[in-house]
Amino acid sequence: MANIKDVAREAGVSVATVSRTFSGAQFVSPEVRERVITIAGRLGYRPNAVARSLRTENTRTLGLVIPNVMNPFFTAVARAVEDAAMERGYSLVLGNTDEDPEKEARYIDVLLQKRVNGLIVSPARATSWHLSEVERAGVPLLFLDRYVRDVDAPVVRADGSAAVDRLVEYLLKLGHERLAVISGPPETVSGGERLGAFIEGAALRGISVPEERIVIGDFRRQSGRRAMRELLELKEPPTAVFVANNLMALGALQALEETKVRIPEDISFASFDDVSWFPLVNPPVTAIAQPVEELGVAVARMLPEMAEGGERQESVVLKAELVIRGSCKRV
Amino acid sequence: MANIKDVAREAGVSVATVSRTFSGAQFVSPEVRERVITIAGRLGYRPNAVARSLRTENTRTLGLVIPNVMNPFFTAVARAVEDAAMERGYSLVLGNTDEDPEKEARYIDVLLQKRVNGLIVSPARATSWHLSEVERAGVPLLFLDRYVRDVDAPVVRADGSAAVDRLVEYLLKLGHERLAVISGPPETVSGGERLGAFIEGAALRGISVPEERIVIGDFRRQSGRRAMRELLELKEPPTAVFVANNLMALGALQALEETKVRIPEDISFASFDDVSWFPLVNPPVTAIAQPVEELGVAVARMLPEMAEGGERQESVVLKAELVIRGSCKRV
DNA sequence: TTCCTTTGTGTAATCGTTTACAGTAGGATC
DNA sequence: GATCCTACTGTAAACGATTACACAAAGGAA
Repeated sequence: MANIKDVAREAGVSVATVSRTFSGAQFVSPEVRERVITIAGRLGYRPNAVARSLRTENTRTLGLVIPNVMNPFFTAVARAVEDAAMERGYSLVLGNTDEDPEKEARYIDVLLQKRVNGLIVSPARATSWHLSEVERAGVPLLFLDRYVRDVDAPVVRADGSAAVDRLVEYLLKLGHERLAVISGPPETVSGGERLGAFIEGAALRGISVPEERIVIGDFRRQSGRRAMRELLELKEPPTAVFVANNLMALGALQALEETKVRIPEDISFASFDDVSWFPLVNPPVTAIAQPVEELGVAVARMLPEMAEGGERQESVVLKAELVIRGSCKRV
Repeated sequence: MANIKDVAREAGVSVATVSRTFSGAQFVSPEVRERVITIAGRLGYRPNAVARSLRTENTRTLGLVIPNVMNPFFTAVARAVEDAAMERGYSLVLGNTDEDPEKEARYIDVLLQKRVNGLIVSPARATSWHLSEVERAGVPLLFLDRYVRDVDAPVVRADGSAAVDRLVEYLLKLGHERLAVISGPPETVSGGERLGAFIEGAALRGISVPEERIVIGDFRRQSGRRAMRELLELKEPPTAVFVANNLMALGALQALEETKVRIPEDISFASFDDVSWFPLVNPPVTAIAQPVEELGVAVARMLPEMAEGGERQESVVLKAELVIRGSCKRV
């Protein structure tokens, strides 16, 4: 591809003039500008962003490291972040960790090597060495949904505890006593928080959730399905089950469908994360909705600010909300 | 952040030696190598990929330009492509065009400036100037799902015509005569193909689809909802409706839910694109399934090959398949 | 006329790597 | 003892832009 020298030679000017023509801001006479632009067009010249980045120490690139885009929650934030990035002239490079700290570390390393201007991470574990590396490298960091305790960076997330507590209250009011939970990995912030809030909420009201009715999944579909089957095979199966995210909820619903267990007649069902199709299934699924849009907007607002080295951003913690539909019934 | 010179100075060697230590391949004595690595670790040195890319003319980056990640079809391919990219040491930068040729052009321009090693595009229109630019720039290009006629690049897609034809056959066999279609933009390859196959399939069997029962949407949710409402308000509403993608299907289902029109009693319903939750709604939705996985695998296989400048890849055209569930009924 | 300012342009250093080329030291070979 | 490898290491020139600095021309002010 043609480079700045080719254009300069062809147009009979210096490379400086060509550079100025394209980076704007500086004085270039209209005639020269015109000529440079036509020549550039003819040669198919396109400024080399790599060289530009090297010189200006600015890649205009952001990194987004999440467990999995296939999770509708992360799909939505990925979309929101990408929009915001594009709008301010940044590109977004994406990484799926599958909750694997190793993979997460690899992505972060690559992104640091690529000298991204900022990093948005939803870490797999509550402690993590490679995220301190980001701090050390001085790259702006933003935690999304989850965070790492010993790293000092702003967090954008929704607090689910209150909503989970309200859900427990609701289930108990409906007369349920045999509660079950399909949890995500307790070592993740969101996994631990949801499980903790559920168990404590129940305990607080005099109901204990025995170990065999706490199944730990990995936030992915298949684990939800397995977990639900496991619960159904108990000698004393639960009368109500809470699933800790949308992907596992999908799996659990499939298991229920396959085993012909009816909701809510045979079992009451509720999920963390609301998704677009929950109102459409039969019965419509009661769920805890995270303010996905608002989270995306918050990230969008903070990120460029950080990338441009503005002042330290404050964390944003929004509230998740219980949306009652038809999947829970009085026992 | 520390650079190669800092490490070289601190370790008492030349930059060449440091470079060789990190890029492997070359001879570096074990003691020196060891020393360089510890020093680098101490200084938090991380090779600058920008500089490396400039020198080697290789960014190890791929661009993926799609209409919208929120469309489950594209979410799945994005995931598959990202996996394949990561596995071979490439990063993926993502762009959502919202079916807007302007936005598409902007993304492509940025990605070319960034000197990506390859580009996967699902173009908004069947003709497009900026995609010829990619060709001219000599950047490996792969079309996904849709393509541009006058640009010579391999395509990975599923042909839906046969499946749509089978759907029409099925609907007519059930006795439907008042067919309707909620189509995507006919100027996209997939939009045109699905609409065309539907109308021709009906015509071939002696049924015509009048203009008022052909509503053109934009492949997005809201347009599906609007379109369905429009169809329901006809003096002669359809007895069966075919929606041309999953997002519009979601919208249409919402409209049906809101207006309390029952499926399949009041109207038969079928959609292009199968999604994970279609089996779970009431009744389970009859749909045409694209082999998403296989498409992803095909892209994954071809892409690195292209990026590394291997031989020209052949197009891959798979078949979509009609999955009959419970949303269509005999009139 | 002289001097200053404004506008436009060029020269060359720089960003952080890779890599061709050259050189050195030590051991093996003749 | 001369010669030739082999294994390592260093020097310096790229890669393609940006930008500080210098300078020239033109116009206005004194």
